Amino acid sequence: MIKPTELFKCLSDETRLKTLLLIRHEKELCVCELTEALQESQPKVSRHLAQLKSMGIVATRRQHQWIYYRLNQELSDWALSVLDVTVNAQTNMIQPYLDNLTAMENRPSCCD
Amino acid sequence: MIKPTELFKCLSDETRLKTLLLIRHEKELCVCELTEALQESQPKVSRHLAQLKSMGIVATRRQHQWIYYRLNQELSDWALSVLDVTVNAQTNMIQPYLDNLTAMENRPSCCD
DNA sequence: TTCTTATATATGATTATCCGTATATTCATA
DNA sequence: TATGAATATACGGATAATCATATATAAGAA
Repeated sequence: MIKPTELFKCLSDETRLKTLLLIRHEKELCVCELTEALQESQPKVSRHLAQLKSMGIVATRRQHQWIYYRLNQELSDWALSVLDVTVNAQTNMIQPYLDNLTAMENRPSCCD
Repeated sequence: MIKPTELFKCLSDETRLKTLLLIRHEKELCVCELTEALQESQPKVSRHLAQLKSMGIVATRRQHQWIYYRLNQELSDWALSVLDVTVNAQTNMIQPYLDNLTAMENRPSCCD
């Protein structure tokens, strides 16, 4: 089980926090969707995702050439609570990034 | 109001997290009590407390030669929720440090 | 004033974190 | 098998975090 300080370290970076809140909201997102939503470089997004995965916070599945990231099912309740409390207090924090997602052209469909 | 990533960075260090959980549990603690409870050097404890204070997470009052630290009254609800969720999930995490407090000799009384 | 105790801060060294850039890998398709 | 798109990783540099040690400050007691 992840240590509190390890989870908090993951949440202490803007890119990783936004990523997690977006994934929690959208259930599942691939790297190119996150890259577009956050308007960040692909290697930067990918590096942070790898870190979240290595900590057991997210899990992946491959669908064709896309890798979809979701919250790890085995994530402890208290870690989920921390995410929930945060997103509830900052409801409009991720809105601009959701807007970027909506406006994204050629967005891959998760059920291809 | 403190930004989520700023709060999480404060919580991502073992010394600061333990300090906050102890303060939340005991309402108020001075530096020498925390030094004894955590078994850490005085400058180390003091430095982390200064950081927590500069972020508006804790506040202080002087009582004779002791400086007592408590949670800042104006700390936002979501920040308190994060602390609560964490301490509830890790109930026995701070127990050894509370034991150190109980065993402390010449412990200052907060109402002198 | 001098001494002691509690606390804060400055300094320098070590380590960790984060990023941009370049490159590798993997899969699908022609 | 060659090409392109999506993703991952390696490398080097810049910045930030943390610590131990030494020293400064502030209050109370002698």
